[in-house]
Amino acid sequence: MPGKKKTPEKIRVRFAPSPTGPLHIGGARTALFNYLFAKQHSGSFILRIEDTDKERSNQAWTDEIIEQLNWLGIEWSEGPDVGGKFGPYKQSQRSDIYKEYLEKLLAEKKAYYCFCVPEDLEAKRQDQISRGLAPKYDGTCKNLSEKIIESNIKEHKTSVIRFFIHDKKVKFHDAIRGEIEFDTGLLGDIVIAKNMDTPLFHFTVVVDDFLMEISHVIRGEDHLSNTPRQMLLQEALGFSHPTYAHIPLFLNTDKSKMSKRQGDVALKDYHDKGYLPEALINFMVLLGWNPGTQKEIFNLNELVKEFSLEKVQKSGAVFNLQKLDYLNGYYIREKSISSLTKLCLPYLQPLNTNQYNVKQLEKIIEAYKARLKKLSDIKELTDFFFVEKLSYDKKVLTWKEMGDREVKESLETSVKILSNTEKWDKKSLEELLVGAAEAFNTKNRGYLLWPLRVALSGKEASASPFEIAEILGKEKTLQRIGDAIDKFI
RNA sequence: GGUCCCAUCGUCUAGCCUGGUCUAGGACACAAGAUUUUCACUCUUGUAACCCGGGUUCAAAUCCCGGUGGGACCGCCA
Repeated sequence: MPGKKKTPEKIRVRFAPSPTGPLHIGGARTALFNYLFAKQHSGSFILRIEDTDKERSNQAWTDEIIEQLNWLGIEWSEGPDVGGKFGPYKQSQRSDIYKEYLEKLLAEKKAYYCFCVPEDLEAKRQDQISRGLAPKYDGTCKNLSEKIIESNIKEHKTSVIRFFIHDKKVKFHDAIRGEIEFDTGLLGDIVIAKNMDTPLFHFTVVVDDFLMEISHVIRGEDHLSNTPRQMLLQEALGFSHPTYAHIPLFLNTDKSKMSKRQGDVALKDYHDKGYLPEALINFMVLLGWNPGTQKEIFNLNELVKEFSLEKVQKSGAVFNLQKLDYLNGYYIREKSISSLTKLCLPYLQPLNTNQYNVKQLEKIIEAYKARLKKLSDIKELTDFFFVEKLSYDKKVLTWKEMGDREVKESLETSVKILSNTEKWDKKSLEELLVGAAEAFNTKNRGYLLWPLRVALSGKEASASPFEIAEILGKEKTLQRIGDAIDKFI
């Protein structure tokens, strides 16, 4: 192989959620962007669980995160469930690794023990804020003598480990935002571990990203101001810097960071309501990214080809449910009837769906497919198919200026026509009824069709009477019209 | 309060780097119309935006400066 050029850096990215709650919709998009970026560069996408906070972390949430990511169709090549050569992929299982680097920092005097008590720290912080200063650690324990440290440790005084933050201008190139500069002099010395066995976020992130050979850190904008601290840590440990890319946040309607206070934030909430993964993916990617063409409908494979970090937006995006609904409706209409029926079935509970066979159920779904924004809409739309006796106001039966006598007459006409036919499919029924309707009132078909449709559905808005009658069958159809006529006696 | 980031229709955005082709394009939503017994789908049309002020220039949405506004972060959470 002659003249082989230097191999470019292998792209390795990660999604690193902490399992302290359900997968956040913003987290899902971060995972998606990482996945797309990795895939299109033939790189690796890694799932790492950041469960250093023992109190708040829970295996159940790890399971939930994995389940939801799988549901979306985002796949990783290394992670706690699939393993990989840079494992383990749960930080709680990497204590020994962290300890080694912690000891190194301590030995090199780049980190130090701090014996300040939290109450005092909090009081100082409040004082700094009230005086209009940037709250930061005042350095009380910065220059403690070896002797004092030793005796404090011997006395089992509670301590934490802090990292020296030096005065420095930290500059870096963010793949989305360009050049960014921070003055670390404004930062206080950060706590990197509660003790030797309990390292904290900034520290574990830096160690793991290095050891797992992460090339690009793609994360939420809320981490932008964490970046200089982590870069200083990288320098202290002799690590190289990964490339950073901070993606914009999802916003509430009032433009604040999307939070639980206003609506659903968990991906599962959307899953449960009957949003399709393809719709969610298409929606999430469009919130903050645009290919620069007029194309707006994308599947995962197309996104892998077309996505680019450079085209990611800098400003936050309001999470606009209406567009999600539109996209979801679109993808619902794209589904095959058999798969859509299977998807809808759970949402029909506890209605008695057993009274219909699969073919009939598919007809119901077919008739309502275009009206669905989300799968859970199906129940309210089609419940009338599953009840014995309809309950509705008799006024609904009236079309335009019809009087009671005319409505009754209209319904009786329908009975007469339908009783005399055996061809009970929607096409034949339509031909039959449209002809009859035009004969019944030459001005408008509604005089016959509206009362009939309401008699069958009990609703002002529904599918056509032909479709409903076909599914209901002749017997139930005639019975429902009879019930409607009874309202006028 | 400090630091950092951001700023085009109600919302998501194209255009900005490489000023003129921008009387600013698309999508959702909204409105009207067509179709229809109704709703939905579909189709047609419409309403609607360059945060403000200065500067550079023959020319600025686009470049520069300053305001203003919004957001994020400032933890022994991540």
